[in-house]
Amino acid sequence: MARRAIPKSEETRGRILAAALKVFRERGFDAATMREIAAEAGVAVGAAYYYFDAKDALVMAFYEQAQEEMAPALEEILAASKTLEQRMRGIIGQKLAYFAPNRALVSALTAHIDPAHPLSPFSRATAPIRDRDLGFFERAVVESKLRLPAAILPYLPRLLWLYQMGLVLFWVYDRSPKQERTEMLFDKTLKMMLIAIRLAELPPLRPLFKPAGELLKAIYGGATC
Amino acid sequence: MARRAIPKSEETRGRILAAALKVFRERGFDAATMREIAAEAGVAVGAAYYYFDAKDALVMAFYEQAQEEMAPALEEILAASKTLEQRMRGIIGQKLAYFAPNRALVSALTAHIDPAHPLSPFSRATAPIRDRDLGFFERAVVESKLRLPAAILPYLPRLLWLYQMGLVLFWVYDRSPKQERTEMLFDKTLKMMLIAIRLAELPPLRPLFKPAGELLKAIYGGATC
DNA sequence: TCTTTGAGTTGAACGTGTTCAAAAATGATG
DNA sequence: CATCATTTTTGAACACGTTCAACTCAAAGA
Repeated sequence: MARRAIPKSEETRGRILAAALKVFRERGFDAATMREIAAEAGVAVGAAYYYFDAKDALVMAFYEQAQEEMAPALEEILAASKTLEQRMRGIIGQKLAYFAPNRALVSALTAHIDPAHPLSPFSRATAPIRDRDLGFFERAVVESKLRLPAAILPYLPRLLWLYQMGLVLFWVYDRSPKQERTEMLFDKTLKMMLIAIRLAELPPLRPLFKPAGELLKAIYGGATC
Repeated sequence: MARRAIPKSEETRGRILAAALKVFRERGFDAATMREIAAEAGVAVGAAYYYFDAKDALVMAFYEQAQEEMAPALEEILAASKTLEQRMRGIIGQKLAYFAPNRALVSALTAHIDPAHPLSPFSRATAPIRDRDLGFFERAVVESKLRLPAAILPYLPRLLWLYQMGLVLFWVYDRSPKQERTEMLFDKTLKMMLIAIRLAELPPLRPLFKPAGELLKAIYGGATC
């Protein structure tokens, strides 16, 4: 953990992070060595551990940096679009585009589903990033005029966030050329989701959405997920 | 890799596996040490690696053993029940009951989603187990008389299997007392799924299930997932 | 100017999973 | 029984992530 924001120290930290990302991109996360990263940064192994708690923390720093750098673009997307479809396409499209050159890194990030693992998107350590990201989906929902059963609407942002996670997961391991399978999955599931939302208030679907609401309430009562 | 099925050698292998499972249960997968496992089995570290390719392979062996041991019970469940609901409850209930004393081990198994990782439920290494397991869901579907759009029906077993995986994943990390949250999730989502299947042929739902069929066809065309 | 402080840095050392050359045990063949 | 080939077993050695006692050195205080 960095202590103070002294320029000199901050510069070293930055150099180590940059070196790490470079080596990660070249070798992949697992094959990358802390010794090699330190060497690349012109520093001893110990120094890397002075600034970052562990190898994982380097990926985490990348995640935070990504979050930070993507924020303006996401703001712009929210401002420039009106419908939920446009916004979902914009947000998720932006993520995938940004992450594209670093798929190997994102893979290290999504490799852990265990909420107890610090790197997990569901962990307590990633809660700030998650919450901030959730904010975008909240705004995407609230500022669109959607008709949806009142029991479900409050959970929609979290469901959309979860949908995004699933999609990114698929994308990370998608080996089709240019990840076209992900693109198709995205396109079709998004359309289906929007149709489902439009149909949600139809009377014959009530037996489906009533238990859904109860379930969401029970699951999201006060949990980390 | 074990070469031949000579009793003597097989006995050593069994002793190592048993020792491993014991230590895993006591310490958890990560904290367990290959040296400790070997010691527990009264054997040198190298011997463990003679019979098992890696630490992971020990969990894999447990997985295979579980599959083998659960088969008769699953057969019985299929024979004793008629409706899809009964069968799903039976199959998944049986799995959770069997795995309950070994949650830490299952956790090591579900910890990797990367299809390239040998331990992943989606990997090539686990394909035989997966296919065999899929068979139960296939029979559960085929032998139940279900009305479902023809474009979707063929994929239902795989979807149910995926549903099972998700549920087990939730269960593994469910820290509520007696995993009651999982139980609730199971109960509600299963009911919702059955309602959805019943509603699937309603005309207003056609715009939803038509793209769903196309999507499934495209995704499951010839992939490992 | 000299002393003290503590952030920054070092690299040897630890415990880990895994490898592998060599030794031992086993079994087949003469 | 003796000889050889094969299977099984051993444990030192390797590379890894991580720790930590010791060191540097610029700045603050005397």
